[in-house]
Amino acid sequence: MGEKITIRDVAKHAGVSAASVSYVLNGINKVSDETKERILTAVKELNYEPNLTAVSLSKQKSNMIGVMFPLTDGSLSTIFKDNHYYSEMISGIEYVIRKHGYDLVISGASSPADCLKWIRTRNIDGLLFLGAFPHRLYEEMKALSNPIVLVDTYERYERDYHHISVDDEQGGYLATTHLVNLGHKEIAFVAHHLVNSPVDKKRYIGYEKALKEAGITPSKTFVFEVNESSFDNGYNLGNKLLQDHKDIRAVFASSDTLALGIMKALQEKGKKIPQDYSIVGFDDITFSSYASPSLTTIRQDVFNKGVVAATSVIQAIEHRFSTLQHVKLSVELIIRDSTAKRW
Amino acid sequence: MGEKITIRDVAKHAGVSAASVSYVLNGINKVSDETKERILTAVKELNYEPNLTAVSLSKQKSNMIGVMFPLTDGSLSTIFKDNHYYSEMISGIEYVIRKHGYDLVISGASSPADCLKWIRTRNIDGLLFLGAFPHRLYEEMKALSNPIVLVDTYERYERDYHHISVDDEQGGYLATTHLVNLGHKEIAFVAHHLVNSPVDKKRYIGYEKALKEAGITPSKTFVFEVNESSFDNGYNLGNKLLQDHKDIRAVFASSDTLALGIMKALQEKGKKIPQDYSIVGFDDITFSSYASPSLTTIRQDVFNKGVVAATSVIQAIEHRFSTLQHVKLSVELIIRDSTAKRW
DNA sequence: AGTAAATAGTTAACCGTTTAACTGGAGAGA
DNA sequence: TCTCTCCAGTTAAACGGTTAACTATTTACT
Repeated sequence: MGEKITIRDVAKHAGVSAASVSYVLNGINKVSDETKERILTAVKELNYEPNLTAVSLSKQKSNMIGVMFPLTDGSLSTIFKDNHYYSEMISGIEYVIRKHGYDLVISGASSPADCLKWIRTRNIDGLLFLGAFPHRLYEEMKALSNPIVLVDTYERYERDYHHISVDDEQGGYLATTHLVNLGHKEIAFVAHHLVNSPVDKKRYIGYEKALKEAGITPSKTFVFEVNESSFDNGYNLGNKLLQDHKDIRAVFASSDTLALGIMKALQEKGKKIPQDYSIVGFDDITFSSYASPSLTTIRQDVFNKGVVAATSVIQAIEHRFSTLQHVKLSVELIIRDSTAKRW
Repeated sequence: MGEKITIRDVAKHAGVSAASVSYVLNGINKVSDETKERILTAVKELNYEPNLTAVSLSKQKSNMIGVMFPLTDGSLSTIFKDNHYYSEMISGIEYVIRKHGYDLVISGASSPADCLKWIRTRNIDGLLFLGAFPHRLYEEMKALSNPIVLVDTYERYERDYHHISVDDEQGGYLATTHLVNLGHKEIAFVAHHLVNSPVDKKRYIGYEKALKEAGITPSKTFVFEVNESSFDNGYNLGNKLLQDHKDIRAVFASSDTLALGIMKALQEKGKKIPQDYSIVGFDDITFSSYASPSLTTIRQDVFNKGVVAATSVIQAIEHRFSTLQHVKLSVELIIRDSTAKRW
């Protein structure tokens, strides 16, 4: 490799000034066609590649987009655990970002302060916040000038930022209505957290609405929270249902992961699904169609969610629009074998 | 927010030169205790944060570590699909990297040329290559001066680079021996690709070795390849086994995802597991313990794999050792309900 | 007392680009 | 002919840090 070659090497080789090289490379029309030709061949011959760090410093633009995850304990592991969700979203984000020549920097937010510091010092052009963060962070974020796109945030922040989500309320409504239509009345709702998880809250609202429409009074005794959306927690909750809530005959879980854990527990105790219990999940992870029985669920297109979010942030960076973007993607009820008419 | 404040603002405010501020902030002992005090309070008062882009340019070190994935089609989606594996590894990597003050930049390699260009222009300090890449890339990579750590690569490159893997051969051996000990003789091996996937090749060698040790002659008719490690491909292969290979009574699949897909297909056709078929997977993804029956598998600690890989690259960057690191982590046989004595 | 070495700081070049401001010459219009 | 504009470049100052080399004191040693 030898030494890194710089724009001045190219300039010398082409017999012009560094500025001219820069103009040509940035497509600024300030150089005659013949010198442009000379410069371009020099670039080729020397195999010149601009140093992006220097470009960042000079242009005050890093061409990097950051993705933040909320960290509860120290690592991303809890977030990714059992969860195709974030991986799929990152895939969508990365796809768009790379196509536009940006790089993707990912970081867990250990503390709001760290997070903001990171954004400032790295000169990150735009930000994607996936999920729900400490409230303090949102307030402090307002001081940032960089475009920020929130994915699945609290309702109260939706109007202050670009915001992408799916129609969680509609999802909750579809799932519950499906169960109601099958004749179920004792329908449990299982979620991560009704207050701290914005998506769960909206799904609950849809659940409640569907019940009311069917003339069923929602009861808090049918609502269950777990501290994290995982198989294990679903499994434990399934056992709890068997012990303490024998009246329940149907479950709408706020994630497929939870639903599958619940299903496992019920089956282990000899319950038949969908004969004894009907179960609906949310997300449509791949495994849901492979479980026994296959899981009825609300499908959301997470890859697309990532694509939309990334596109928004890039547009905001490049000022193609100045108004806030609020996108609510649709969801779809996928009926499989885990739900059936109440006996 | 107003204007970004620079090191010169701090210097002015503390009545010293920018150099002194820099020395203090970099822990270079060249400033008296009392001026150091003044400088530090100035930093506090002005809320100064060094611009990392400028630091990168000046120090010729970006404090960023890149993670590359092999892209087959245009997006990461195929890689992450059904696959807890990469997410978990990223979690481990991010955990270590953040602790050491580095940032994590992720990128799919669309082409070897793009990939190398990216590394050079971004001034990435160190690189993690996850999985198997086009051979050309490895050759060209040698021209890079940045430390590179390969995770799960082809055998032929192992000695030229830092390399982290698990003992895939031992895994294949343990899985197969387990089946042999249960009395099985007709044991299929199902993998992604024996040539293009280095891990599968090693797992196959372990499989072969176990058979030979048991006095069973390995037969190519018991070896099956699929073009991608997914539920769907496992499912399709399961059906194929039922049709064309009625002699087979046990399956060792090179990933849990494949194993679970195969299991689903067999069960759908009325086969009982483990009575009719014994099945062993590889990885121990969460779902494996929740499947019915729960899946016997070879566990590898992927988070730890990420931790070790990230630690290696950081050590290499910081020159704590100059010899190549070759780490082979151990695997463990987890016996569950998908395997039983041959009838 | 005289020299050497350590201390505490400053200056200015440098990292590799970008870009506003300048220059000198050619062509057009009055 | 004289100005005005346009063209095709160049120069040099940013961008925001780092750090080698220098200066001016003070301390230590012979």
